[in-house]
Amino acid sequence: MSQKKSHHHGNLRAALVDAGLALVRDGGPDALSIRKVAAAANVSHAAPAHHFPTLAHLRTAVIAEGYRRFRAFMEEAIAQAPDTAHDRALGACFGYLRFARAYPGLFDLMFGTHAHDHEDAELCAASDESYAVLARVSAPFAGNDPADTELAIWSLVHGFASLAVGGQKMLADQETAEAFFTRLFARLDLVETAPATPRPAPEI
Amino acid sequence: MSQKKSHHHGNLRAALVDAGLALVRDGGPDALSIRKVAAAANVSHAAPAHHFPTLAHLRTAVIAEGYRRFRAFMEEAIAQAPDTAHDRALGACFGYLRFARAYPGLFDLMFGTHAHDHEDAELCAASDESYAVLARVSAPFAGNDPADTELAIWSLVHGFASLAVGGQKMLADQETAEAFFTRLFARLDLVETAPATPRPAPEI
DNA sequence: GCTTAGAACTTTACACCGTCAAGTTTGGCT
DNA sequence: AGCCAAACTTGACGGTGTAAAGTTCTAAGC
Repeated sequence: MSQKKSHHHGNLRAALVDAGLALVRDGGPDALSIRKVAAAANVSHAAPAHHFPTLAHLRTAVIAEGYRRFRAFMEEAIAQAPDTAHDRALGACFGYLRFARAYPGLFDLMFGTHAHDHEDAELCAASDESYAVLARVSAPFAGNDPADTELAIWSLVHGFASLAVGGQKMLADQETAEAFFTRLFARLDLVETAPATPRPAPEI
Repeated sequence: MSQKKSHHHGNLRAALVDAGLALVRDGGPDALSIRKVAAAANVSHAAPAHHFPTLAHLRTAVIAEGYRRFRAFMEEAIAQAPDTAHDRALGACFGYLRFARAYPGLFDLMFGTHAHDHEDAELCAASDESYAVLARVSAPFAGNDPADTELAIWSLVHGFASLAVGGQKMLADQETAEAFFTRLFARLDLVETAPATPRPAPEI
């Protein structure tokens, strides 16, 4: 059925994306090249063209996989956190930062301006699911404008992560970063609204 | 003296940097190429080598000029703001955002991971001066930890700007963005310490 | 079971890129 | 005047994305 097996190679597409992730991890976004992923998968330099007509398409697939791992990092950090709204939001930030630290090149590829297909269905699905995690953990803090709180947390953690990846001094280690966010969350007036009826019961 | 005039061209270095800024403005960081800036300056493809041994050196010079304009944007916005500590800090953020919106490609080049010389003296001077602006406007808010306040404001505005440049929806127009920051600054508990003696009076 | 259509892949080719290695021109200093 | 070194040109090499054409194999239809 969905065996996806190629004639000669046997599921080349996934191999190319895997090789792409390795290249980006080792050499940053600009190290991602069609010819190199082809070489890594032991196929000719033009073989990827059938799966990814253009470099932008390959980037898109790598970025989509990046968002999946990104989401996994956040979910895992949330799961590790104490079960309070405050700690879960903080946990999402921790996961965000850990991902940026674990995959700096991929992080830059995902959020930089390297040309890719923003409308790609697979990418949109993956990035929407990532953003939904942030929206979910900031939902309890609808004290002021919920969109404001969401955007504030997102900007804060994304800015910090970007500066850290960009090699700015100060952000030192992950431990220091998490301590900073803990202090900052204590400082923000995250007024926690009653869970707004934990959900109006979808009724069907 | 410091005429810098070249034999044939007459100050090629500046022309190459200018052409580089135009390329980045039009086509993003990856559009910056040695051969294209050479063509734009009507010199051979190897002419830039004497001024910029490598693409990374050209990038470094373009980025340094970017920081100078970046700082100018912030200074101008601060000058336009009412003369209160709160409004000046907010003004710096406005300038930050206006720069990112005015030069999205340059912004990404400056803060992305494209290889360049982080130790370059000219670049370090320009970026230090930019960071000093943020440090200056956040200095009055030493309510908690001064470094924390500085880093929080920096992360917040940088994250928002990065997301906006990255094409994320929502950040719509500059007006909406500035309104968001105005609300957010009102929400933060920016406790303003006594100006710590408005400056110990440099004496002299 | 054979044939055949088309997908998957290879080969070849082209334009562009960064960079190196030589030449050539030119301006300024002795 | 003569020379030298800086500024620039020319040419070449390997690497890149991508288009076009050729080859091989799979799977479906009869």
